[in-house]
Amino acid sequence: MSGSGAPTASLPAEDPTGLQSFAVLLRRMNSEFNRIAQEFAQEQGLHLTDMQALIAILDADSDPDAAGEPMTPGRLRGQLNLTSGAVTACLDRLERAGHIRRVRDAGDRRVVHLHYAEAARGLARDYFRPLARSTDAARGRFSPEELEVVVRFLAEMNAELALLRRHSA
Amino acid sequence: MSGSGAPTASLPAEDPTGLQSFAVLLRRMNSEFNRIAQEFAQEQGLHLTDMQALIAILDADSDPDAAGEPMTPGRLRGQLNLTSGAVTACLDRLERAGHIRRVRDAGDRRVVHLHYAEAARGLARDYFRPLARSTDAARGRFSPEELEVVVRFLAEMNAELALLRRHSA
DNA sequence: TAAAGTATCTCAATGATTGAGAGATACTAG
DNA sequence: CTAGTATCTCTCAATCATTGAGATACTTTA
Repeated sequence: MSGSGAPTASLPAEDPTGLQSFAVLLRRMNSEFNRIAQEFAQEQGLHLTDMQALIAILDADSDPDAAGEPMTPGRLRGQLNLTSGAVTACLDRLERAGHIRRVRDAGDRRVVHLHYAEAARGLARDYFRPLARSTDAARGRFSPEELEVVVRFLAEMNAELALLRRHSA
Repeated sequence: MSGSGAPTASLPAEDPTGLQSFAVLLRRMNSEFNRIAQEFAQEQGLHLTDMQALIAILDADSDPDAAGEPMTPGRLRGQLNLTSGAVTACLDRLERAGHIRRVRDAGDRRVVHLHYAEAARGLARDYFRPLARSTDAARGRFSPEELEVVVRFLAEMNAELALLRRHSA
C-alpha cells in the first residue's frame, strides 16, 4: 500500500463484515471458479467459451425453471456476449465433438434448438463434482438456520446483479 | 430432464438450502460477475484478460495481504493460466494504454515489477463501484449476526476452493 | 569461471472472434 | 395473395489474442 490519493484510504479492512471484506471474498471466489473452469475446459480440449455455452445449453434443456424452452443460438449470443459468427463457430465445435445436436424448431423454422448429447451430461458431471464436493464440505459446517441465511444472501445478491444488468442495458 | 442414468436423479431441487440450490445460486452469481466484467472491459476497449491482469496487479500492488511484493509477469502467468507470450502481449497492451508501468527489480534484474498508473485506479473504481453498490444493497438487508454467518460461509467456500486448486495440481 | 537454473521477451503459426452480409423463414399490411 | 419488413442463423475474409519453442539476460551453484 502506497497510501496514495484517495481520502477514503487507510481503511485496513479490519471490519470483518464490512463491504471491503465482502468485496475481497466475492472477488476471490469468482477468480477461483474461473480458474477451475478454465483448467477443466483445457483438460477436455475445450475453450472456456465452449464450456460456458455447454452449461447454458444443459441448464436450459434440463431446467424448466429457466424458460421451459431449449437454448437457441440467439439466446446464447446474448447470454455469453458473443457475436453471431462466434456463436456459430462455438456450436460447430461442440457439435463436431458430439456434445450437442442442432434441431430445427418445428414451429418457427428459422430457429435452431440446441440439445445436449448424453456425453455432455457426463462431462458436466465431471466438472461439477469437485465443485459440489467443495460446496458440500462448506455447507456441512453450518446449521440449517445459518444455511438459510446464506441462501437468502446469495439470492439477494443475484437479484441485485440482475438489476445491474438491466440498468446498464 | 430425461431422467437418465444417475440413480441420484429426480431431486427436483425443492430443498431451498440443499446442495442444488447452492450450486444454482453460486453458478448464477459467477455468470453475472463474468458478464459484467466482460461488458465493462469491452466498453473500455480492454479484453477480459487485460482486466483480470490489471486487477491482479492492483491487488498485489496495493494489498500487502497478498504477498507484500508487487506483481510480476511470472506470477501473473500462474494466476491467469496464460503462457509467457500471452502475458507479454497483455502487459504490452496495458502499458501502451498507460495503465501500468514495468520496472526492473533492483535486486534481481531478471525480474520485472508491475506497478499501476493512477489512471488504472480510476478505471478499477469505475468497475467496482456498481458491484460495490449491489453488494451493499444486499448487505443492508441483513443483521450483523447474519452478515457474520455469510462472511464465514464465503471464507469457508474459498478455503475449500483453494484446496481444490492444490489437489488438482 | 563454467554450468545450470530462472525470468522475461521474441516471433511465426494457430485459431477464436469480429462484423458485414447472404439466405431462409415469419409476420403484416395493402 | 403479394410485397415489404423483421427475425434467426449461417458464411467468410480479416483481425488479433494466444500458443510454444527458442533467444536473451541475469543469478546461483559448483
